[in-house]
Amino acid sequence: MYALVDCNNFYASCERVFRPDLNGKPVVVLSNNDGCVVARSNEAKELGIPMAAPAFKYAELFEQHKVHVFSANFTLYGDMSQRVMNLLAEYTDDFEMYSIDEAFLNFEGYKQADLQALCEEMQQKVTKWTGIPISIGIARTKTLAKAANYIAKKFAARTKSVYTIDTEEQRIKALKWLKVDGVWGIGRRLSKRLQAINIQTAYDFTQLDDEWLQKKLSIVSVHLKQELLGVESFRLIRETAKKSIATTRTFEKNYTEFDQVKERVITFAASCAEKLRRQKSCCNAMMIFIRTNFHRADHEQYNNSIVVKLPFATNSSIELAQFAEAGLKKIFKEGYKYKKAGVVVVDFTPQDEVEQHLFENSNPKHVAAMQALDKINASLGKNNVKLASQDPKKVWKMRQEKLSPRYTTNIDEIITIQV
DNA sequence: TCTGGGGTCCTAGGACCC
DNA sequence: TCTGGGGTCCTAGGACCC
Repeated sequence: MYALVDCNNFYASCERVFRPDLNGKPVVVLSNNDGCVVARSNEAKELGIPMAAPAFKYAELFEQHKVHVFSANFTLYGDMSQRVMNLLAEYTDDFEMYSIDEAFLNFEGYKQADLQALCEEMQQKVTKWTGIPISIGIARTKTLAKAANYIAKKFAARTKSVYTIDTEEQRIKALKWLKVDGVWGIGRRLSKRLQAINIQTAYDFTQLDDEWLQKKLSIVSVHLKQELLGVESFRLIRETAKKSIATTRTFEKNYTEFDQVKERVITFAASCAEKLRRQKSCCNAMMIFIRTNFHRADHEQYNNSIVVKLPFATNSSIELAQFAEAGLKKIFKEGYKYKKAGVVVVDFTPQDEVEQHLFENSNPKHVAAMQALDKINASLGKNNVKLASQDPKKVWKMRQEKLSPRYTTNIDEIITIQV
């Protein structure tokens, strides 16, 4: 049996842990640049604030209903996530951290009643010890566990946030209740197509013919159907090295000069290089993209990207910055107002398996330089040492007007309590 | 004025090989 | 008049997830 543990309204809940005065009040968390809503407390959801709502369009509503607004504080959320995951890991070794706020746990050989009881205990313990409320869905497959979790959350009062789909009766009841677009793996496009042929519920979906699914949709939908029938098709994915790494940002204002965009792109490349070194990979190619603000009809639009094949695999910030700059030169055009750019590195080789080429290779001196750079930044704080071509005057500033303290990771920002 | 960021997997079609 | 068959690899784009 699988248990899917999901933190409720995770980012909003993280903010509340250190602001208990906000319990019962509407809370939203914004994306980078305070752009749009990425997390909402139940009270905020009830006010009709949709996911991904642009913050500026809802400013009035926030004011009117005294919604507490936070800028994204990923340092805090990452640390809180670690605390939750550490507790979950005490229950089983067979464990997949699916996202920052979700994990699949594999429990073998439990009786159903025992597992339900164990998960109820886990639910209470995590909520009490970390302050983050969680919901748990239990079932034979990951997809059914997702559905069970949805039910646990939707009917929290009745389920006490833990729900098991075990018997055939429960499975069919759940699937007949679950709308097809609520199935894990069926998104907007697919559900539209399915609804057009009168497939409304997850149960309807399981009645479709395998051959038809494979031919008209894809092999994934065949697996999905199996999963909903209770036949395991998706296994736990143990922690693996990433296959692509990206750093992309929307700018706080429009950039028109090559040098401004260049500084950003070099910084993104250096950030990708750092992430590569953390997982001990080198990349063989990188993609650079730039674009204007597509929301603005009155702007001349331009977006372009380029894939740069590297002459050798590397994770040196210096080399990746050079390749990124060369790539940018090929796609940058004067006369546009740039609003967003990004660097994505792909095609990895483990760093200790990089082949030596005859003529051109990564500069071996960079290995020690990068080790030193990472070590200094780890002990003295991010970006203490950076490339000279990276924002030496600190021009770049992300908008974060409502940033909460880093309560758990910075001693100067630790919570103080008045007795 | 203002609209996020980071991933995975699958498929179709083209290029290329013998 | 008539123009094969089978395979691999790569890439772009789409769809999905949080």
